[in-house]
Amino acid sequence: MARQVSPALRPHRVTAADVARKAGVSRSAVSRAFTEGAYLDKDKRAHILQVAAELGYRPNALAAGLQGRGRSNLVAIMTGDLVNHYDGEILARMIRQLTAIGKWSFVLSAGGEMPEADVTGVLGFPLDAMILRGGSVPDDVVAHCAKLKIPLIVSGRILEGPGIDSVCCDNARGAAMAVQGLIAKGRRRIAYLGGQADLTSDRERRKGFLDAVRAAGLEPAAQVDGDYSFEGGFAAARALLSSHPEIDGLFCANDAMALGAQAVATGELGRSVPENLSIIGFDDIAMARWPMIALSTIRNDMDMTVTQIMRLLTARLKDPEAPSQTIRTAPEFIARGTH
Amino acid sequence: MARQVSPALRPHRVTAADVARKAGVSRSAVSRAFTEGAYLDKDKRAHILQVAAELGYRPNALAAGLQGRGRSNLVAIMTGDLVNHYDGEILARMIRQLTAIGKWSFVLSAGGEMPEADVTGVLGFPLDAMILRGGSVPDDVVAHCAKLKIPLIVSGRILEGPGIDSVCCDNARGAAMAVQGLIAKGRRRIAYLGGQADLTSDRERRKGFLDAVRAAGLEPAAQVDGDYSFEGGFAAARALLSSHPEIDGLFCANDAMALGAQAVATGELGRSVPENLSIIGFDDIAMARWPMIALSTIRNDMDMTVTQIMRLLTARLKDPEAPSQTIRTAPEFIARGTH
DNA sequence: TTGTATGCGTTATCAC
DNA sequence: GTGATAACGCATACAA
Repeated sequence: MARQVSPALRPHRVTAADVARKAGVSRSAVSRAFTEGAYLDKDKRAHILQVAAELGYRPNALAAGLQGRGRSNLVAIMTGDLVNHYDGEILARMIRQLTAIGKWSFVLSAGGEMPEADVTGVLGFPLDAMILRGGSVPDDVVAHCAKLKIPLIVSGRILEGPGIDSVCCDNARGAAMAVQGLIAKGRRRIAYLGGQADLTSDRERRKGFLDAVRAAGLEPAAQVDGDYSFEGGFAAARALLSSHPEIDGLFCANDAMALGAQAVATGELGRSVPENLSIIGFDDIAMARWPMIALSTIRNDMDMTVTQIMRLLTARLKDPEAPSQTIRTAPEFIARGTH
Repeated sequence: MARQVSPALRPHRVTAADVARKAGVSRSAVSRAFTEGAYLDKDKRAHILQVAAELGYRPNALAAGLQGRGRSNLVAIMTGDLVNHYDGEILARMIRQLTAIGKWSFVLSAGGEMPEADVTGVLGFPLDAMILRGGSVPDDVVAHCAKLKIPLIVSGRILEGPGIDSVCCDNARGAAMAVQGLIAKGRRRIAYLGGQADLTSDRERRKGFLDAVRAAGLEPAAQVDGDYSFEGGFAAARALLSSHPEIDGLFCANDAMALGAQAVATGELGRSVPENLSIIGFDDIAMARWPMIALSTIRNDMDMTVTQIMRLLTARLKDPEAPSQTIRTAPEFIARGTH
């Protein structure tokens, strides 16, 4: 009577032992064959690699990573929902850079707040580092990482703490540039269309805006919150421009909202941009360059950001005890057709 | 004389043994405390979890995954460079769905062709499955996965082979819809602005276009290749409309190119859309809905695609030997303002 | 209910 | 150069 065998949940994976058996060598030899610069007869190595290829063997990264020494080469990236171009493009670049230095990227994405369970779950892996990209993340992340001594690289906001490095655009300066751009065009009734008020990026851009407006001897015409989305910018701008038709200059906390504002202003509200309303965004997403859009904006340079993230990461891995670093990347005013 | 200790590359991570020692229990008890439904005294478990929390312990996922039974819960996603909205949004949704069913996503991204080394590298992990999203991927991937018995879910193209499931929009039908939409508006000199000619999606859309045009008793006015990017569509449309000014209808293989075409047509070339030139895209990216864009397009439904990917994935995990499935998702004509 | 012993697949150390 | 052997950290079958 045949015994009922429970189905193999995970199909058997060829192991070093299998290769060793078939190649007539020891397991260690197989291991060495895959280790750069290990002592092993040249022909023997060739033979082993040959057999391994036939069998479709490759070292199990899980088992290799379990080894005490060395690093796991695992990095977790927590990012938003990628509805805006900026996050998506920057994510792809980061992943490519990480891959280039031999790191594997676990990516977590959340619409709103990142679920705590996901965070603690991925921390089950012995990560080399964790990267936080914008958005809102539970505060516990910091505590968790600190306890596990997992380096934290934050981008899009500044976080304080041992083992935490940040890279963030100089938001206040960028906002000031936008205000100056508007004023240079003769705008005097200038409003701020913000993102979620609880995000650092919004707070800094708002403050930069207010300071610059007042430094110019003006008062802000209005301030309103959005959510960094096109739709949010659309709705917020409709409300804002309807109740304050005198506004002639609008600084938006990111490009997506600026486009939403432009859409509702030139469409429904019958304003013309830039003739009687100037709009300036923030980020300089790819779309902002498109001729039919031609959005004047503050560039939050992606390449620079990713470069700095990688620099901080490698430095931190080299010396886990080094003091925290905070990098402010320089914003740049990009004058196009909407101001 | 103090012996020079080499710096711990990876900081010591708290293990189950550490917790057991401090809690005064056995290692197995600790393990059980973290295993749902394992026999363990309620108070004892509480105590262990308490101590674990103090120490910041959590089971090492690497070691847990090494366990023979069960699955690794690791999934690799290979995707493009995320310069177009569509890939980014779909990626984020996939990741969230995967996280929801307890899978971790390794994400690989490539500008052009995915480097072979990256593919083989990530296959070092005992993946539950691998997901291919559009773009071009070395043929070896299929062979590698087959050899390792790693299920392959392909989206955006159809791939044949045991253990490979595909979900792809019915591109030909979508293209036909676009052609019919153009003809319904009285367009007769209709051209095709394609993507990379070596991609399945382009081939199918092109064929659907040609068949539909001829079925209507017409001949295609022209065909040209782009690269699925805004800039590519811009350049290709400029060449196309300059050499064939008689064209009055343009079907573009994706939305990004359609927007590029629209930009150059209404800008540089002085055409007006849709008055004397109709443009229809493919995908229905978020931007297509924006009032100032209002792109007529063929919806390649993202939610449906992700849903089907997840369905195929779970089915394949349940029965690795099941016959391959190919799902064709239904395209939908979205009439807006450019045709 | 609990502790002991074993195996997961690898790399590194150690003798030979 | 090469093969045995000990970790790595965990889950679990088995014995108590």
